[in-house]
Amino acid sequence: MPNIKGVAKLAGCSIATVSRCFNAPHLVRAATLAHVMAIAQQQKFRPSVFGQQLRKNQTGLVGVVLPSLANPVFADCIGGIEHALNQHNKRMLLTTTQYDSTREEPLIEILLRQKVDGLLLTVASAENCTALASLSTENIPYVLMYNHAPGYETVSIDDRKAARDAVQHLLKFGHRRIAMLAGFLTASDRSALRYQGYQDAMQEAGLAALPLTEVDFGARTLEIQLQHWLNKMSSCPTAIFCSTDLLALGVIKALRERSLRIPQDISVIGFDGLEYGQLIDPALTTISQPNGEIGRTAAQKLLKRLDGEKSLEQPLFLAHELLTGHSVGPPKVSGALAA
Amino acid sequence: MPNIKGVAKLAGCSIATVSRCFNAPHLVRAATLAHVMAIAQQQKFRPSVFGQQLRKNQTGLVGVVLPSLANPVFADCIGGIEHALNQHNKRMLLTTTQYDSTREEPLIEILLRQKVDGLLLTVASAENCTALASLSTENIPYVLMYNHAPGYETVSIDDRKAARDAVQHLLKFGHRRIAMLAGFLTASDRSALRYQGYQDAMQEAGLAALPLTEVDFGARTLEIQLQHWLNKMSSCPTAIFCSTDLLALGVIKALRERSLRIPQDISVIGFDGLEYGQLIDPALTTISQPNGEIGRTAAQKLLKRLDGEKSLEQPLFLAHELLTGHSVGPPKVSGALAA
DNA sequence: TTGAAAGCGCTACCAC
DNA sequence: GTGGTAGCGCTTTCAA
Repeated sequence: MPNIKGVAKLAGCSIATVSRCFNAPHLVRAATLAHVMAIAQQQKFRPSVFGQQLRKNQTGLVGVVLPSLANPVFADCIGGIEHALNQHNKRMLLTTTQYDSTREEPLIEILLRQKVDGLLLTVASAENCTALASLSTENIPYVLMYNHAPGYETVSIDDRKAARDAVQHLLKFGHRRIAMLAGFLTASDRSALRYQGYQDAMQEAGLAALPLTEVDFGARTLEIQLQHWLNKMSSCPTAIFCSTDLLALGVIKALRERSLRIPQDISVIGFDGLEYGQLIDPALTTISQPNGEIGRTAAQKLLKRLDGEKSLEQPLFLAHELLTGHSVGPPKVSGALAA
Repeated sequence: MPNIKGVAKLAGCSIATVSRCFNAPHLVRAATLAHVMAIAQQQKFRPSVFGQQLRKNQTGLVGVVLPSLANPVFADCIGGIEHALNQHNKRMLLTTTQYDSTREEPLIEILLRQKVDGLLLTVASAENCTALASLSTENIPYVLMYNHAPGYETVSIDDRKAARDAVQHLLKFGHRRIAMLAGFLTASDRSALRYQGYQDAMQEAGLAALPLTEVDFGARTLEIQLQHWLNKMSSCPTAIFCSTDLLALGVIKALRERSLRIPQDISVIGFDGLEYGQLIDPALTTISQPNGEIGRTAAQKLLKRLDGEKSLEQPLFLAHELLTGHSVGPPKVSGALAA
């Protein structure tokens, strides 16, 4: 790849003129412009980003830190991010923590080293993320996605309210013994909020919230917990609220393996709105979040700040929606009586 | 962020020494090193990539071009890529074409402008991708994933053979009227190979291959085709081979909506091995591809070339596997007789 | 409208 | 062991 010097020499002009042809063509005489561009084309010359970045002190790169791509929630989110970034000619440097919060800080460090212009993040817990503080110190703009944290710029749904909606949906069907299942709360501040929403709904209904069951997706804790519940039918929950669709799908599969019918024997409600939940039978009832829009909106907010707009540092909540499938029904009579 | 000059001044040494402290600490007297590093730390100085990239003429960035992230196949693949890149301290610049092959060339161009050190790509059709030619011209290393193209460096499974395996599995159950459903072949050279594999298996069994049915995921073509088949039960396929699991899942849902039982009324086999296929009931029988490994291996090959190793420009085929679910069974008797 | 030249931050070569 | 300095490719100011 030839450099600006070579083109200038061939075109018989200065490198300044070549530069202007690319960056401010209106300042160049039409004939000169055409001539230079012809040479540039023929030499396959494009201004190198190295010089540009060095001069402008920015890369046009946005760093993205997400827990994982295995969850379609984040895959969809990335779609939204990419869309927004494309429109502003920015690129995405993608990294994932694999739900290991100790990797957040080093990843952010790496991205800063790469001189990303800004960051889009989903961390385990915004309020306990020391790395975020260093971002403010370095004065590098960032927007959080899915996380909740007053005083930070965040884009998410109102997880607490959404969880409450989900549980109220179960209550409407007459459920009383409603359990909640989640991944480890330490890995997700939104899950903690969802548990609060669960507690809200239970309390409003005058019911005792059950302690949260945290399951490890890798290990067999889900199986063990289910078995534990099913062993004592009299106290077995008639409905299970899962903090994610992935978990709900796993629960449904496990229940089916035990020949339990959904929702006749037990109701299951999820959280996320994955399209895969709609492919199973019965279709999963769940809370749907606008993942693409979360990503897109967060990216747009970041882009505005990169354009010099002052940040509001206010959480932005997008609308969620109850997606009514067929995995929730009235509780089994024996369960209803026992309640 | 302070620069190397500031640190040098504060440390009372030259910028060369500061640079050495970071890049070749063994060449610096221990005391000097400690002193400089202390100042650097206190000033929060880190060598900027701008200067480094400019000098070394490389960015440590690898460009990734994929059709879409909505398909977990590619999400898993990215996981593998990220893993391999991390180990070599490289980062991923991620872009997607949204299955629009006309976006391949501009995206590659953008990534080249960003001075990525190399590229990892899945294009619609490797043999018809003019952009690849320009890569060779520019002498920038790249590895194709999922694509097939003799003479190129590719990592994939043997799609043709895998499809043949899938269809043979159906044949073993006694199916004779086996149809194949795929997305548009123009969007995926591997789908074309899968159709060849289908033809291979049919021919070996002495059966006539049916013409391929290409469906548009967005439109209702899938619904229409199914209705078309079902209207003439005597010629309705007893088994459907879908070129992707996403398609198979859609087919199963559509069949279920028509109250058809799987596999009693009709068998369905997919291709990809998505975990979501195992969450439905009956679990999807399918061909499983090692997506993470495809990504990881492709990245490793690329990294080797970046390290100066000569490329073999040979396709690498990883092993696929038949994942036996419960979506395939013997054909319905009426169907069997009619065959 | 164009050119000359400074300088962005760094690395690496050569001298000492 | 350390310092001086050229130069990577470009943008941009100033002058012509």
